[in-house]
Amino acid sequence: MDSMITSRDEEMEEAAPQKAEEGKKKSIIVILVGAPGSGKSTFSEDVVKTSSRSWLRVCQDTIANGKTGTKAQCLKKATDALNDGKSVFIDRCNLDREQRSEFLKLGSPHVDVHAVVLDLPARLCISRSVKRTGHEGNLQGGKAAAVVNRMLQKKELPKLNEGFSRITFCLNEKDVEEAVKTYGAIGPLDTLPSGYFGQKNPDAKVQLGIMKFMKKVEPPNSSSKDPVSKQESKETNPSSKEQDVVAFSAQNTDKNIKTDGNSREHSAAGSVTTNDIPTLAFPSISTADFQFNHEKASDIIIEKVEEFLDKIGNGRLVLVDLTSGSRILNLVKVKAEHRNIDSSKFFTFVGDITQLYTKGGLHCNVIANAANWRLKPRGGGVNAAIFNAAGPALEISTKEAAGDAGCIEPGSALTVPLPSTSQLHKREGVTHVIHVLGPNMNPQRPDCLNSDYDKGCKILREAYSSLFDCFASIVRTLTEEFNKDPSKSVSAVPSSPIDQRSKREGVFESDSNKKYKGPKVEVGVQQKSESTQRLTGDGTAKVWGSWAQSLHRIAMDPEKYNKDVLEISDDVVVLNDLYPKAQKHLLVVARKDGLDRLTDVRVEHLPLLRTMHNIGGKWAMKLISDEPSLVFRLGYHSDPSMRQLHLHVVSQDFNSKHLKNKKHWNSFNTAFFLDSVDVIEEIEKCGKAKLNDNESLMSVELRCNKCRSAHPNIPHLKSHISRCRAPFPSNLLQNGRLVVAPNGSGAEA
DNA sequence: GTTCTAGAAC
DNA sequence: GTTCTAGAAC
Repeated sequence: MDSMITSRDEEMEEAAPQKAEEGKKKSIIVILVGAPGSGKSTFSEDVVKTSSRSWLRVCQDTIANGKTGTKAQCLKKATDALNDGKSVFIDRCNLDREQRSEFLKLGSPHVDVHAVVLDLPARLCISRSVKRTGHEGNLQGGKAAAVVNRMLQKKELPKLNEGFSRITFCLNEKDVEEAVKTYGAIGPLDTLPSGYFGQKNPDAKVQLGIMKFMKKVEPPNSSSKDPVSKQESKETNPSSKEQDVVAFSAQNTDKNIKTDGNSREHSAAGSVTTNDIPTLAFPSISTADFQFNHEKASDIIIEKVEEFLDKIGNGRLVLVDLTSGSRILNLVKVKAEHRNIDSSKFFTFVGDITQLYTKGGLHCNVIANAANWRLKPRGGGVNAAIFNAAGPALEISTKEAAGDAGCIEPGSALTVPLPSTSQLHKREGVTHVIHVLGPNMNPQRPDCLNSDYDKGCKILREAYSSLFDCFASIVRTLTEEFNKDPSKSVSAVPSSPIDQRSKREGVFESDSNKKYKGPKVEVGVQQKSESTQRLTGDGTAKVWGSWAQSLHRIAMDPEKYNKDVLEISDDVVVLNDLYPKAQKHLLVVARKDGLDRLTDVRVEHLPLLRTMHNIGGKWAMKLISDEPSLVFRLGYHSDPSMRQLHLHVVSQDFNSKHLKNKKHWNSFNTAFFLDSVDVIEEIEKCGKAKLNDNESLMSVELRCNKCRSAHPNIPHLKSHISRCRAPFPSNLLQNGRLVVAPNGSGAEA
């Protein structure tokens, strides 16, 4: 690592192609991203002209015998070409994630998926489109402006976590030229380094949406009187980072939106991604100055990464080295691919570990330092670079964290919170530095192991374990803080005024079931006047509209609805939710009259609740045995729409056309949804269930139930959850809140 | 609870 | 022009 500092600047730029592993030929699929007129066709043609590789350009505008074809045709042609060992350009706009997703699936250990983003000024694209006479897309004349503008509205810049191994941003024609050169120079056996190249902030466009949907929010008061403690807890919390974004955008909305990705000057903590994933960037330990064997070291890195990926929650690990020619980096990269390690959770990155955000567009809230045993800023390499970039604040925090000893043992690691005053924190968004000391194989340095690799490997393993343990602990803290109060980050919209409330009491209460409207005829003509007012357990009146009665009716007389119910016992009725909000969504309905909802439940109902839980769990297991990837949650709504206590047994994919709005999502994915295990525990302890404020919970922003990222609307959210591979957050993994397949694999999926 | 739809947002 | 939300009716 010591050589890292020398030629930093040129190394950050486009790197020359590097030879792939001997004899191993890798195809590349380049997904071009750009509006009409951005130059996608020209780009691919220029590369094809100069390249010694065999390329195929798949152009949707011409694929059907010279006419516009379909995405499916493009996919087919691309697949065939890749099978032939060719590399492929996908020449279509590919401006949103959805459009790209199918093509990303063509990636494999033998096929790298790259994106080249032709993000040229809209004006230029429009004028080219307008001027264009013989263009294949037949997009001419004045319409072009409207079309280009509309398409750019939908633009979602690609990100590595979609599955790309490399993304190149071109903001002007010079960038395009460079990219043509880079791609034109890749020979049949070459590969290009992974990571972001060119532009810096792939989240810019997404932010626009997020800012807009949050704009109701009042900017929090950012003038903290206690910069150390307050900033610290604020900025280590991924959710409250959003608050920073909100505050920032609320005050600078226009300016901020218009910078659209070019806001390199903005501080990382204030303007970067809103859905930051906890990320640890770490250098290879001991392989530079300490001269540890690279082959052995890369095996250990892979081994430890694999071991820890499950233990770091939704966090990511990134091995960083300064040069694209780094041997250790490439060894690890190849081995990671071989082992099929999830590339969204672990990848390699070429760049300066002290400038990953500002120069590489990669946001890492934690970085590791290949420290020396005294934890001093001296020496060269990563250690000096990090101390240098962080400023004196890191030295002070390090001293505090190290305590009296003031040094660390080989194989151990030490987490140091980085004060918000540090440049590295302000500029790069780094909140913690983890010092880690590896084994030394260099006779010139103290404590040399003299080639004793038995000992060396053991210590190196310990070093990575300690490092990843420290990171896991940071992720846990973040997750806990977030789970304690997810709404805190949200700039909660003020809860609704009284008039709205009363409206809901009367009318908004639901009845899910059209299907059950049939039987209603039997029940009587008095549909309209059927609404029931009852005193609930806590003495408040609850009016149940006529539409809210169907579960109650079924519970009272299940035989009548035989064809709709899955199971009837003395205590419960089990049925499929008529409007399932996920692939599988059952209801376990209590049959006891008078037990309308959770507020009515008391200690004497505990046996019934346990029965409901057990029967729900039994059905979940049955469904899992049919489809092991399903993961279930069992729970109650704080304030249900339907009369008669019912337990939801709902699979966590939320893949359903019936999930349509914010209320649907939030009623299953905020504290409005009370896990059955917790409800039982609470009643055992306190005699009744603790309910949560449903009104405000229904209006919190939409967050992924796995990685907790925020999304501006339901379609975006649904598109995200269909792809999100993050593990479930730790709070759900505890206490048996999730019902998963016996081997547990579902929860990871 | 869903459906319908106006109009806001993009 | 199309997408999306949210309020009203049921």
